[in-house]
Amino acid sequence: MKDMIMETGIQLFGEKGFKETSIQDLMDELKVTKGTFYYYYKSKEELLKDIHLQYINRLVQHQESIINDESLNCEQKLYQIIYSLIHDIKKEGLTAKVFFREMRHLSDENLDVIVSKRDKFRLNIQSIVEEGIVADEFRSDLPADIVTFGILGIANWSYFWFQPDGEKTDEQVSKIFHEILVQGMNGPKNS
Amino acid sequence: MKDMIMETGIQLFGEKGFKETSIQDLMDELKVTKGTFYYYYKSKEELLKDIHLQYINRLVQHQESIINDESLNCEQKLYQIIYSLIHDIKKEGLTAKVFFREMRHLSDENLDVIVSKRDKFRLNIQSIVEEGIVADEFRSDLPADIVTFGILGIANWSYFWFQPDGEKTDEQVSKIFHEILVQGMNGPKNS
Amino acid sequence: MKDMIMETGIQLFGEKGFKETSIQDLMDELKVTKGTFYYYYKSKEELLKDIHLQYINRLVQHQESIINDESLNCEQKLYQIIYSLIHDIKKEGLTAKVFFREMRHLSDENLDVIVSKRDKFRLNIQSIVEEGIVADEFRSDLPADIVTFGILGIANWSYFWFQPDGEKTDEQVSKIFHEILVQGMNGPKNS
Amino acid sequence: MKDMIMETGIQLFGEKGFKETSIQDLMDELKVTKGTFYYYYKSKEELLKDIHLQYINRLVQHQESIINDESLNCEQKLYQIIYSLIHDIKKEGLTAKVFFREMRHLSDENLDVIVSKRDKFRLNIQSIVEEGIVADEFRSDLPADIVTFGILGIANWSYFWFQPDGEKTDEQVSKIFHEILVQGMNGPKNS
DNA sequence: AATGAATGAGCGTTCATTCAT
DNA sequence: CATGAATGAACGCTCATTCAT
Repeated sequence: MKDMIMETGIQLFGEKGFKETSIQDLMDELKVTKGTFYYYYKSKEELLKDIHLQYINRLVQHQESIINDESLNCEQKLYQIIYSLIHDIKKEGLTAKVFFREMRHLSDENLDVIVSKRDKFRLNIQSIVEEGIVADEFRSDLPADIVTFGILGIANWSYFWFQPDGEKTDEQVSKIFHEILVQGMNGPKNS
Repeated sequence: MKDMIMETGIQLFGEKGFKETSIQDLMDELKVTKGTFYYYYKSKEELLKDIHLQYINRLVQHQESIINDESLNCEQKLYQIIYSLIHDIKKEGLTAKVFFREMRHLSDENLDVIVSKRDKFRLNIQSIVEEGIVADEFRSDLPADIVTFGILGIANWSYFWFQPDGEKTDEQVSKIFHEILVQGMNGPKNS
Repeated sequence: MKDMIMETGIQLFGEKGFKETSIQDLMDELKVTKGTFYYYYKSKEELLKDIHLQYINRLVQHQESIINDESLNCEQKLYQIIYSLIHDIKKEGLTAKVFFREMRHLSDENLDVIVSKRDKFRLNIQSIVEEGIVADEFRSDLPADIVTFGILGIANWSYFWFQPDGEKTDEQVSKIFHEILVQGMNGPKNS
Repeated sequence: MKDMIMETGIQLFGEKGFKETSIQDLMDELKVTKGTFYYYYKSKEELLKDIHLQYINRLVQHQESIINDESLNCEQKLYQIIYSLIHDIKKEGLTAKVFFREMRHLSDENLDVIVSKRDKFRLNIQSIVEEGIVADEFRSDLPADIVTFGILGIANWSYFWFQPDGEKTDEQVSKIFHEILVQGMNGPKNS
């Protein structure tokens, strides 16, 4: 039941927003009464926190499995990360929407935890960029931090437009973005 | 007074969110009473609509002045558009936040108007990309629509992290993104 | 309206208790809707605080007018104070009930103010007792603080049993208690 | 277990109040689950009733052992009763708090039983006063019923201020009150 | 043009109680 | 004996909106 509440929470928070979804809405969906919610969660915010945590944890975990794969060079790691982000939209699109949009409803205490994990995710990408520069895979005149924000922008923005059932597949889109980015960053040191 | 309400609306909706800001909050800021609001606006949503309209109108208008500037080639137009988006954060950052985040609180009727203008803005960029391909400035193997989403992603995502008072200026950031994108898209037809 | 809410609050809090009275109960009595309450008070506790403050302020004020009356000796002042407490039951009985019983629902902040005024009221009586001892009106072997608690006990307890419409009048009861106390405390120094 | 629930009930009802204490609070204290409560008590009110009954029964029982002690005269009996009330605060203070404060949460049915025992306790004191008048120990111009309320007021009020660990012992306080009362009521018939 | 009073619907949360296991 | 799950009614409070003045 706790899992079902969370699933429904992702669904409704994703579709309508956190504030716009009442506990009643949630429990109507599950055909149980409002009181039941409070048997499993001590507040609405706690549910939101759990959704955030589950999402970012899975994301970072998958990311680190990519980073630690020594058979991949930087450029390939970048592709894997972009692909994983866009691929997830199919089954995690709503969670991501909640993640990007509803973060402000977390209390400072909960926010700290989430933000530090989100930062970690970003800095992991930045590390790949930096390694790529050192390895002469990427141009060295581009600041790794700004570039990383660009990569995240391209990938994350997909959540606002990418249709898993649309004309292009997740693989195709990832490949296009990856190509632009890699070709855009390609080049010798001090070029 | 109507303008002051709108200004305050942008401020508070941007900082705290649409749902999280009450009419009372708005009018407290202006030191008048709640009733006054309804003299100028027929509902809270109308204020939100006006904020959206003002923002997207100014954006499209500026964009078209760039597009119609015949002294610029496609690549240069792209730079101008990216720069204008990032530059705006300084004085329009909150409006943009409202624009991206609070769209869902508009009724279908109002939403249609906004969405169609937002689409126009995107299609204008897409046209530049297509022109660039025809003019051999950009590779022709990249689908213009997806590329455009990438460009928008890179630029719009700045609203979530760019600090106007930070280490890098808007010009520097725009240039970095522009360079990546242009070099990434560079190349002959049928490459 | 604010006054009417307070009156009703005293009535219902006195009859049923603070926790047992809902805002709805209050407003049903006044034939207006619940929202109205929050136009005048920012919380249920604020109403309780106002009731407490009004009561203790009036009490202390009246007490001081008795204390400052130089035509009375200590014993007479004591009578006046006992009489004023018991006499008030007629029109202030419910407020007193609220005062004695519902204090614990005040937040620490509000409680501090009330408690310090309540203490002042008690210490004022204690001063009268002490003056009486110095003036040889009362025995000096009785500790003034404990005696004062006894006086307060006798008088305040009336709120739990005294019926203004009963067999004995407020004057008669006050006189009985006064006689017992004065005769009980009478005597020379070091007796 | 039933006894432990009652003990905890006295503790928490006394500290926080009946309404303010949830069954959950109670059972948390005992490290068992909420359902257990309903195995031993049929409702929250039943627990309250049991607390009341136990208290008043013990009180009356002790009182009658004092009354039936033929070695004591009226004045001495009065002392014993006052002392027993104040002495009890040490180990029964919380129960007394519950008794005086939470009576209103009993249903009429339960209330009747309690009230009639409480009245019996009071009338027993009144009988002592009356006997004392007949025996010329006390003045006959004072109405026994009102005097009794005064005695109860002095003694019961202690529950609001007396600190068992404070400056004065229960014996000292009882003696002071007893002295005042006895000297206050002393005197020949028709005085 | 602005105020002040009132409305009414909804929300997050609490909690005594029930009951199958 | 005890648990865990669920219920349902109530409560304090918020807030967009209306409207007479």
